[in-house]
Amino acid sequence: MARKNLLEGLVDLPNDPPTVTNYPMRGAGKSLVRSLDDLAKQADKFLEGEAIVELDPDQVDASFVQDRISEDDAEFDDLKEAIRVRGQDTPILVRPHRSAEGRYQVVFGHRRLRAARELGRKVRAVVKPIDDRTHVIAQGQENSARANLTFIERALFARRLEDLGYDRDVIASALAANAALISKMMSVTERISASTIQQLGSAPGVGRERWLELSLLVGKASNEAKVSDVLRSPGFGELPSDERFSRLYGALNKSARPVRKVEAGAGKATWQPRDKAVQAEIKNTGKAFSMSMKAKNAGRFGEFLSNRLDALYEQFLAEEGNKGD
Amino acid sequence: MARKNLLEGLVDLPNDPPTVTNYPMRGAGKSLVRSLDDLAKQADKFLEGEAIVELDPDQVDASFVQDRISEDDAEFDDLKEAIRVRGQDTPILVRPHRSAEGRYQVVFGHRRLRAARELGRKVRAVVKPIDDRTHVIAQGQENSARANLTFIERALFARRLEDLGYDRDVIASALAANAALISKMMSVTERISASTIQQLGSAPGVGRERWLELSLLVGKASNEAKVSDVLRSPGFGELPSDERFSRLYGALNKSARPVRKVEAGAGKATWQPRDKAVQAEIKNTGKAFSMSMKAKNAGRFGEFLSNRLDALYEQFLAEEGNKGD
DNA sequence: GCGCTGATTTGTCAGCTGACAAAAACGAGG
DNA sequence: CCTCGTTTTTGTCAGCTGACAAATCAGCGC
Repeated sequence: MARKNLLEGLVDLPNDPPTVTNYPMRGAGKSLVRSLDDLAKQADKFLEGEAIVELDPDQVDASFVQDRISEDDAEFDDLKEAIRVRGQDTPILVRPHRSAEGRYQVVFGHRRLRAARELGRKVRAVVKPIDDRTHVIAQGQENSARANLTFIERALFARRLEDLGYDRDVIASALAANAALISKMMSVTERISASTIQQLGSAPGVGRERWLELSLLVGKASNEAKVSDVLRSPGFGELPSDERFSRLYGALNKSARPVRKVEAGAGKATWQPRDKAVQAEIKNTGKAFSMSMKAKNAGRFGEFLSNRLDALYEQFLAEEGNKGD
Repeated sequence: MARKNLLEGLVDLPNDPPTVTNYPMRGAGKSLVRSLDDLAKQADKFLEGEAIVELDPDQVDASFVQDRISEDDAEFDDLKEAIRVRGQDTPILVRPHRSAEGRYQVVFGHRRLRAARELGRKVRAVVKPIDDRTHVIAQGQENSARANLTFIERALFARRLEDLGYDRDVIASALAANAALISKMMSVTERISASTIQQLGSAPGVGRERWLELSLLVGKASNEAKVSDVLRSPGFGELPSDERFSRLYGALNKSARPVRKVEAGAGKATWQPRDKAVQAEIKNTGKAFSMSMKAKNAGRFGEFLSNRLDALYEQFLAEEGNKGD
């Protein structure tokens, strides 16, 4: 369903609500922040009118869907300190555990739970029996609303939901995203394994387009060894996440570069005619040469080239002979 | 717009309305025939409540969009005979000619016009001033409704509308088809030129899937000569349309087979010059193309190719342009 | 500090295409 | 002639992806 439908029936909000992300945002973020604020209010509906209880944190398990790559410790420490000083304002949402009597499972509020556990306090919670589908939608929308998950964290969440068998409509609802965006997320997480993404980190400064580009590079079998090398290189894990992304991206782009003596510019040599109906990537190591083309006329132009290789080779030999060596 | 929207507000009809096609139909034709009958009624709305006049056929020009590949003479003779004996039941729809005073242009009813002309009689007509957009939608829907255009005739009609600059919504309306079907029609008529389709004929026994397959075969530059040979072979034009289609399809399918001897699976070909200083592997999926070369001269020949891509592409475009479409 | 420009992110539209379902024609066998 | 299986047509759904627009950040010049 379209996100606009999700927001149907909600009170109109004033323009310019406060930005709620903890990292710089670009793109059409204004409407994003606004609609995510709407989602937050919608998620809060789960809590409305429900009795709040205090639970022992040891009685509460995490959700069956992980939604975060790692904790931002500085931000978590701030949250913990605020709770220590002021107590816990907003309850978390939990549901009765499916199979463990007397235990609960977090729908949302994982960090507040962790903070309560570390502070040695009970956690204030609303207990609500909801099914798996409602659970993941609420969790996802709460996460989208609090708007501090990066593109790749959201993509991993989507991937986990698909691996758990949810259909695209549920996933789109859980992420407040349309089908096209979900599809792009699946492309990225199909080509880049979850473990590789984990090692790269949440990359707050990297958006969808660059993740898609990296996924095409990582997805090439010929780059597999290079990916492993970069991930295992000394000190890689200690770099900031964005820098790790850049290192890998640069390395894979660069692995075509020895060939790029002829051509300046980003990545392997490329070629494109004025009508842009062919996009070619060219690799030349001297001993081996490869060229791949895509876009509208790629197939027919390739066929055209294939049929003329004999003639072109004769011409090539003639020109080499004219160089007279 | 979806066809269902088109039919909104119309009276529900009984099941099993009479089949109206003049050739055997397969597939989901029941709903097709029913909805086309609805379209016929809708098209008749253009005629409702309008004064019928008698026009000299020599005052009436054809539509600016051709909708038929050729006339089925037997069927036309039947129509003409019926008009001769009983007169003309249903008026045709014309609009005042845009630029020629005192002349008219047919929206629909071309065959009835022709019959009247050949019988030396006036033609009964409704004259209605409508714009180009309404004109093509009415014409298209009338044609769809009378349901005697084959897939490829409808596809050509769609192609003509696109070439005339109408957007996809208008085209979908004119053909009572959804966007996906229009897109497939565009693919076929993009790859197979109108003149080639004309020579193959309306092919009443051939559906979308086979036309799509043929279009992929015809779209291969390597098959270009073969297409010309088959179209020019003695007696080809005298064959029934379906047989002409089969002949061309068989010839192209057969001519592709020798190439794939080398490699099973997704069409991978090889190439090697006489001096064997280059070994090339070529893969072409129609949408993407890749070629890799190794051996002694691979790098230098590859560089030679890379430096000539612009010129080769111009040559490729020129040759495609010479096909005349 | 401000304005401009380029780069990037995000949301979403539109087109392409594979695939599936329903219906019907055709051929073979009884 | 009837039944059954196969093949084909037609309608349409769903997913993929290119591309565009809006918004914002960063860098640079004044």
